[in-house]
Amino acid sequence: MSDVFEALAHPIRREILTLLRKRAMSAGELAEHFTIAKPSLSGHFTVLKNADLVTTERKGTTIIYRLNMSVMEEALAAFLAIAGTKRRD
Amino acid sequence: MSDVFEALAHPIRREILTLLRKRAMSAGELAEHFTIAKPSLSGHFTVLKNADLVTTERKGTTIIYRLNMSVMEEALAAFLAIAGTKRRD
DNA sequence: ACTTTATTTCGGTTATTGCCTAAATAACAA
DNA sequence: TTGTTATTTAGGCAATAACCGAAATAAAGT
Repeated sequence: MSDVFEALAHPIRREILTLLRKRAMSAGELAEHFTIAKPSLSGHFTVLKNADLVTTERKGTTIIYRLNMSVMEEALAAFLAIAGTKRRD
Repeated sequence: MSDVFEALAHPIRREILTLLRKRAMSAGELAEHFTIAKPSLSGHFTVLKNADLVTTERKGTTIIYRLNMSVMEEALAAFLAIAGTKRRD
């Protein structure tokens, strides 16, 4: 779980996740939204992948990133365990 | 918000917050729950304070830490903005 | 086989984190 | 004012994070 919060701690990585919430995107498409160098962005992808927050699928020369909602849900549960807030949905 | 997620990224700090969810505690009381040296723990307190996740109150020689629920709520909102999950409570 | 396109890995730099022991500070009591 | 308890600050070290440009890899088209 530390990996997940660690991944969420960087604004670029949160933005990546927000973009992926709308639709799956290739690394290149994601890169268009940022000014940072591609190798740096690739590093952020690795952090998100290691936290299992995203999954990848190779499609020819491109690699598609998608949000892993189940891990987001787990993180939410962990967060609520700390916050003590109940949810009913 | 990065500060908050950064603070949540360390298991000791999450444990501190979980302890404080039950009741406010002094630095010494909190220290009893961990094997780590007190100065190290004090560093964790500083991280939590900078993230505004806890507040402090001096009571004689002791310092009382309490959870700042409003910031926890804000973090939860930020998290849900990424996860896209709705809540109704 | 060669070229192009997409993405990652490599090598290096700088800043930050997390841990420690020892020393400093704060408040109170004798 | 000396001592005691509670907590933090200071100083130092090893490990990790974040960034970059250059080079390497992977798949596909010509």
